Amino acid sequence: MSAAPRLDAAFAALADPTRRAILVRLVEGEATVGELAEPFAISQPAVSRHLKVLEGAGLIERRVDGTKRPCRLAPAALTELDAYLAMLRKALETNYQRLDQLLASPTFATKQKDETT
Amino acid sequence: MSAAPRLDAAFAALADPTRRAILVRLVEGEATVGELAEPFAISQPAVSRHLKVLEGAGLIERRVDGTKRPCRLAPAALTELDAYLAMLRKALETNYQRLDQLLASPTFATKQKDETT
DNA sequence: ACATTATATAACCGATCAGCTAAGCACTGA
DNA sequence: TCAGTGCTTAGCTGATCGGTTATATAATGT
Repeated sequence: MSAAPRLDAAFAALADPTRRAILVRLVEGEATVGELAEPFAISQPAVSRHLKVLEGAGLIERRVDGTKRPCRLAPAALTELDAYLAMLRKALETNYQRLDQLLASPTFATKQKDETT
Repeated sequence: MSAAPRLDAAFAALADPTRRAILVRLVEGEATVGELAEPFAISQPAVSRHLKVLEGAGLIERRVDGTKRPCRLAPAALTELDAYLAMLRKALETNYQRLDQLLASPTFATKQKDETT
């Protein structure tokens, strides 16, 4: 139906608190896998896989620097996420206005038995 | 760590394409469970549970109307989602500026080869 | 009261997920 | 060339997820 693998991956990636914490850390700037793993109670391989998920979702990018793989935030996924949420927000505003009109309408003020689409 | 159950639930809810399709349908306005289930190949109980997830995440609200439970978009979760993504976007811009400054800095310029070939 | 309609809940199943440990690269430096 | 460091990959496990069917609840219409 709605085949949007990027949105799927991005939202799924963001659903995990550890991954969100990693992103928050990256707000400060680039960091290596080891640096990212350090504050967490989980193993380094676990962090490595979280990073793979984030990269697959287009939320981070990685370079190669000797044996290190520094990570930084990536813009790729963010645009689509914003677009989707913007659509929902706009719909909410529109529907809210619609509700206001309905509540203000004389038809509603008199009686609200039947509901017409 | 970062205990943000609402964000967890909201992002997780949005990770499923069926649930996003349901939200897109709700952009048009209120709809009953049956109406929401109709376009999908999955069973009604499955849709019912998707709605429960969306409600739990604060992405939709439900009323009671006889035997029907009409659903509509809810604003609750959206604010937090926006806030989180806005933070990431801002960080991306900041880091990008930082990169620009680095590339423009004389320290960096001396290290680079001249590209006017 | 009873059948119908609208939805929710329960019990189950296969797939995916997040964690672990152990082992495997790959680059660095002596 | 060999030890060490940084990270990834491979297998295992228990938990959660999304789907199913069958059943329960609840309001409506006759």
